[in-house]
Formats: sequence, structure tokens, C-alpha cells
Amino acid sequence: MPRREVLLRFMESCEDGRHLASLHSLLLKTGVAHDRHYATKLTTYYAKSASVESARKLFDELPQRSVYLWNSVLGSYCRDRQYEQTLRLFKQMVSNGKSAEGKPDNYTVPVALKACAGLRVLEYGEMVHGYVKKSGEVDMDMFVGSALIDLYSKCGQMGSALKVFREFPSPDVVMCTSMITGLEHNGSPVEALQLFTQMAKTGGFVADPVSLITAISACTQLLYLKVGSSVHGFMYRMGFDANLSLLNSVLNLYAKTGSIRLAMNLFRKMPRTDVISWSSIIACYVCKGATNEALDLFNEMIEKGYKPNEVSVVGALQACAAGCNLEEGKKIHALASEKKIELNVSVSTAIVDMYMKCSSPDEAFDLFLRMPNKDVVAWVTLLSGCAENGMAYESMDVFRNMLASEIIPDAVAIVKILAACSELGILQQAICLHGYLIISGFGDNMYVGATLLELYSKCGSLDNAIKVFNGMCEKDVVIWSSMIAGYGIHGQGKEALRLFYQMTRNSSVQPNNVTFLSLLSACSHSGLIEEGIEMFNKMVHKYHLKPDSEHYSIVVDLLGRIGQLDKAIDVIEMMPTLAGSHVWGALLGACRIHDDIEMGELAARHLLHLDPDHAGYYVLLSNIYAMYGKWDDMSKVRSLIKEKKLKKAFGQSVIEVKNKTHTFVVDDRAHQDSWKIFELLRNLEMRMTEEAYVPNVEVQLNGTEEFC
DNA sequence: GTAAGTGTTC
Repeated sequence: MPRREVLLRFMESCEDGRHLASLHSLLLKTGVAHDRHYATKLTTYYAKSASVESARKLFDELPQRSVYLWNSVLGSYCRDRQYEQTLRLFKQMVSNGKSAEGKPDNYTVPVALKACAGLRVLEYGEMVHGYVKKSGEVDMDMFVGSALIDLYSKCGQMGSALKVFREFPSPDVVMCTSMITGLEHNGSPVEALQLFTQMAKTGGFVADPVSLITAISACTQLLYLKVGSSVHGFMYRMGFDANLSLLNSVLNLYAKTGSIRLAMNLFRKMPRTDVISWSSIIACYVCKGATNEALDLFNEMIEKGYKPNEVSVVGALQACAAGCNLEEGKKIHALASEKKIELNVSVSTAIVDMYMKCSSPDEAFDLFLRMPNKDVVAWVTLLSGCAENGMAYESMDVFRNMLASEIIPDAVAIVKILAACSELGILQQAICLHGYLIISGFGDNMYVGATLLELYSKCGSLDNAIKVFNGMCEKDVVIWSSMIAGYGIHGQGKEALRLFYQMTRNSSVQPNNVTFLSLLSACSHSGLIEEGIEMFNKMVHKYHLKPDSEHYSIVVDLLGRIGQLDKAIDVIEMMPTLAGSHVWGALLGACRIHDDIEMGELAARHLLHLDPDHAGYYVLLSNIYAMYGKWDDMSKVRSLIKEKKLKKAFGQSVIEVKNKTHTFVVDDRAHQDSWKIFELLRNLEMRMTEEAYVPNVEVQLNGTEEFC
């Protein structure tokens, strides 16, 4: 056999990428490595087998390169996600093309567009689009069209994406899927699903596994369990029931909709699973608060030999954070270090969050400082964590440092920052932040507006809350409810009611359970008893809403205050679910006011059964006995408190003086000026005695310090 | 020879 033929045959056998290095040295030895024919073939083989650097080296040495060869190398860079290299070589191709070598063709353009999409460089992508229109060398085929749709979608230009899509009267399944994915990723899952249905009904569109994944993904975003399940059924009819990615997307639908049984059922029946399947099922358990089960699954996954990656580690860390499981959290942190993914931005953020939720801010700071890339999410995790751990100053320092690092907050960040201020009760910070929000254009965001409104209410500035409310151009039910709650907190029940009527009469917004909770609590705080009861009846009979335990407890409280204890107990008995401790607590309070010892005992018995370790209920019961001189019963309850070693959680008072917040608990001597404060208190006491002030005995009876 | 898809952090 002639030498050339032997070589060629050997080359064919190397097409799959094996033995490329041996082939290369063989070509060098036989002296044909620079022969155009062999070198071209070897370059394409290298390009195909993901050895892009070797391909490029040969490519650069070749005196003449076909368009096919250019495309091979470009494609290789692109598959390796080396988008910048792809574009650099593409630019070279365009400029070379003017002189001698091949110009970009229909195979080149989609590769270049994909690189633009990967880098989100819209302008350059538009130039490529312009090149397609002008050059005449490139047809606008489905491949070019799909790549353009993908580029515009990834850059958030849905108008341009749709314009390209409409240029094709009969788009194929891939092009439709590109369009559907684009809609779904740009906040239009409903339109995505509509396009899917329309294409499946009318077009020559035969759904394939990938298109089904996008449809299920849209259902997941919309929490459309039923529609998604019907796709699941369709999938079986089409014979795609062994497709792992497709099953994973269905599993994720079940997980995200909280259908834990459906999810677990599918998961255990799947013929094959991968780390994605495990991540979804773990996330499902975390979401349901079953954190131990989630960690068990994570460990089971590792035992079965699946390699945990960033996503599954993040899921396990969330389980530790939600379950305040520091011990397991530390283990997973160690695992992340071992797997060299500790400094991946989402992993380290999840670790910071875990430490913060497990009350270990030092460890959280330690990692945060080591993070090489901190995005807005990482900063906000640290900030919220500080607030949750009672580190007021630190959280605001973090915010300032974040802005100094030129991190631009997103809407979620703003909401979290405002919530942190709100929790801390720092009004001055709120006002500064509000100014910042107006400048940065977040003022019109409804989530931000609702949080800001709530912040002002909680910090005691009703006027500012009203200003925010009036300034919102669009008001959803959350905004209305927050304003109603704001009036309620400030004891302006009548205003709360007026606002409720304004909402139901002048806007199309429908009240929900939260609206009524705000309204009922506003009535309760302002002593608007009849009105409160009327509103509860409206909630049930006019708006057909199902009250939950918190609504019932307010109604019981309202009825109790006007002495209608029988009606209150009727309400409790009519409740569709068993009354919780809030409800019985409200009744017990009413019994104390209206001297009903029998019903009081009944309520107290329920409470002690529901929450046997709550010191406050024992105290209330003992107070009732004390009021009726039932000293034996009283001392029994008191010794029970001692026996159980129960302590009532101390209430905290927060006061803001000159931009600084000061927190106090009962008998707190920790403050730096505490001697001055106590001196003032002593002086006040003396003046009160001089002016013959008699303290309220009932208040003393309510105190728990005496027993604890 | 080329285009579409599934799981993650506040």
C-alpha cells in the first residue's frame, strides 16, 4: 500500500480525537506535517477534540486557510467558552477576508454571535447583524436567525429578538425554543408559554425534549403545577420519559411548587439521576423547612459517589443556615475548601449567610474579607447578617463600604437594607437612604416603596410614610396594606378604615388576608371594637377570604374587650382549625379584664397545653388566682414556674439619639452612661413620690421579674 | 461542519 494511503487511513482512525499527539509526531517524522492537506486535517481534528491551543498553533502556521478551517478553529474556541479569543479571531477573519482568504459565511456568523451573547456585547453583536444584512455573502438562515434571537434575548433586547423571529414565517423547533427561552428569561413566562402552545398547535413544530424543558421551566417560574404536569404526561406519550434533563426539569417544577411528595416519588423512580437531580430535591426539602432531611439527602448523594459541586454545596449550606446547624455548616465549609470551591462567589456567599444565621458573625467576616470577588448579593448577605445579629453600626458600615466599592445595589438589596434599618429602628439612616433611593431611581419600585413605607411607620414617622404612599404612582395590595398597618401602629384606626374604603371604592385592588390583618389590628389598637367586628364579617362574607389564626385572635380580643366572652368562645369553637396560643391568649386577657375566672382557667389550660414552656401564660394564670385570692392555686403555679426554671424573654427598648441607637433591657447597667440614667430615674421617682403618685398595682402584678 | 434546554447566593 502506498505510504500516502496508509497515512490517510491512519488519520481517519484518529478522527475521534484519540492518538492525535502520535499522529502529529508521525506526520512530523514522515515530513508531511506542513503539507497543506495533512495539516488542515490535523487542525480540524484538534479543533474538534477540544485541543484548541494545538489547533490554533497549526492554524497559524498554515499559509492558506479555507473558510471551513477558520470555522473549525472559531467553533473550537466558542465551545471552550473562550469568547474573547473567538471574537479576536473573528475580527482577524473579517479583515483578512477583504484581501485573500475566506470571508465569514453562514457557519461563521452563528459562532461569532454566540461569543457576543456570551460576553453580552450588544454593540458588537449588532455590527455582526449589520454585516449579515449588508455583505450578501451570508444568508439569513435559521442558524443565523436563532443565534441573533439568542444574542438579543441575552442582552435584554426583546424587541429586536421578536423582530428577527417575525422575519421567519415557518420557524423550526430550535428557533422557537430560542424565542421561548428569551421570553422566559426576560420576565415574560406567560408569553413564553403562549408561544409554545401556539407553535405546537399551528406551526410545523413538533415538540422535542429541549422545547419541553423550556415549557416546563416557564411553568415552574409561574408555579403552574397543573400545566406543568400535563407536559409531564405528554412527555411520556412522546417517549421522552428516559431523558434525564427533561425529568430534571419536571422534578424542579415539583420542587419549586412545594409538591414534595410528587417530587420525591419522581426522584426515587428516575432511571438515572445526576447532581442536578440531587440539588433540586435537596432544595425542595430546604424550602419546606425540612433541613435535616435535606442534609441527609446531601450525605446520601456523596455516599452514592456523586461529586458535590457549587450548586449542591450551596443547597446543603442553605439547609444548615435555615436549621441553625453550625456543626454541619462547618463541615460543609471544610468540604468546599477541600473541593476548591470555597471562593466561588455563590458558595462563599452561602457560607457567609450560614455563619450569620448560626450567630457566628466573626467566621462570616473572616471569609467575606477573603472573598476575591464580592458582588451585591455577597455585600447584602453580610449587611443583613449584621442586622440579624444585633450589630447595628456594623451593618451601616457595611453599606457605606459597599457603596465605596462601587457596588450598585439592586432592588432586593435596597429592600434588605431598608429592612435592616427598620429592624433597628434607625430613622436618620432611613432618611439618608430615602434620599439615595430618589437619586438612584428606585423610588418607583413597588417592593422598595412598601419597605420604605413600613420603615417610616416602624420608626415612628407616620408623615413620611404617608408621603411615600402618596408618591407611589402605582399602588398594589402590599402598599395599601402597609399604609393601613402604618395608621394602625400609630393608633389612627379611623384613618385606617378610611383608607380601606378608599382602596375598595377607588381602585381595582382587591384586599387580601394581610389587608384585613392590618385593618383588624388597627381597629383593635384604636379601640374601634364594633368596626373591627364588622370588618371581620366583611372579610368572611363579602370578600370570601379565609381568616387564619391571627385574624381570629384579634376578633377574640375585640369581643373580649366589650365583655362578649360567650361570643368570643363561640368564634373559637367555630374556627376551622384548632385555635393556637395567640387566640387563647387573647381570651385569657379578656377574662382577666372582665373577672371571668372560670373561662380564664379554661383558656389558661389550653395555653399551657399548647405551649408548656411559655413563662408568660403561667404568670397570667397566677395573676388571675391572685386577683381572686386563690392563694393556694397561685402558689402552685408559681412553684411550677420555678420547677420548670422558666424565664420570660426580656423586652427591649430602643432609642435613637444623635444618629446612635441605644438598646436597653430590664435593669440594664451595660450602657456607658448608665449611672447618669439611673440617677435621672431616681430623681423622677422622688418627684413622683412628692407629688403623691400611686403606681398601678396591676402593672406590678403583671411583672415577671419577681418570679424569674 | 453550524443554532435551543434543566439545579445556586441577598
